[in-house]
Amino acid sequence: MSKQELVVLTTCCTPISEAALDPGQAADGAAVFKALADPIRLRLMSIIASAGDEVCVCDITPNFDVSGPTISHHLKVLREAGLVDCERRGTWVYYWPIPERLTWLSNLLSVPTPATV
Amino acid sequence: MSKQELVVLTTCCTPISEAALDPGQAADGAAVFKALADPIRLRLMSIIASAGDEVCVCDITPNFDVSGPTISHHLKVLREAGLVDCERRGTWVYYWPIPERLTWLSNLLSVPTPATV
DNA sequence: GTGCTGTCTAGACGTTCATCTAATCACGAA
DNA sequence: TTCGTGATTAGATGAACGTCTAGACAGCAC
Repeated sequence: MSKQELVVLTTCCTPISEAALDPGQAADGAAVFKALADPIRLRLMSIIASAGDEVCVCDITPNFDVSGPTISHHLKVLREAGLVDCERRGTWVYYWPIPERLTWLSNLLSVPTPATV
Repeated sequence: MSKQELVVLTTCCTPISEAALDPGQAADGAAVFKALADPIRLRLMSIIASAGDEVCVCDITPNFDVSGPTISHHLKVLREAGLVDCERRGTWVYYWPIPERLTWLSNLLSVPTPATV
């Protein structure tokens, strides 16, 4: 189950504020952003990422108003984007974040001059 | 033209690795990620963000294989997400990035422990 | 004024996506 | 083995999205 058909990230870590992306890089990056571009998926990601440990699907699902298969679908999208991974252990399936992926995105969006918000 | 119907960002800067988002925060964040979740838009954003200065639409369009109106549509999406702003100056329209927005996203995805990629 | 160029808006069309129900798979218990 | 529970997969449906063409608008030059 934990085999992932990862989006291949051919490059790494040059912020878009420093260099424009070529079409291939843009396609790779957009694919990962697309995985986070849904309110349910972004919240799923934040739940998994903010938990200090792995999280059981059975603990995730009750937090949402959509059906189980829908949650499962969204988790699959996050998995295929390389943002999380999972493992079945007995009856339950556990998910954990892949922090390198978040770091990669964070670097991609980082701005050299620390702008004031 | 530079009036923007911004996605309201009710909160700011708590990374998802530290705290789970509530549904409202997730909706706000997902809306901005959605703006970057298209290869053309991500590349547009990188072109505008990496240019040291504002960029003329006339210099942007030739880099893409889609029609002018399509580019215009994508720029509007970036504008409404608060990622860029623009101004007409004579015949031409110029775009520039809003770095605070990128910084906001970058912080949202940042991971406390610097993970090795 | 008229014409030309650059950009945006309007509307239509085909594709992709989020969601559901029903069915299937994986595992543990009796 | 059979049953029950947790999670995923399969297929269908309605909404949202990306793209196009045609038209409208803004500004410059003549």
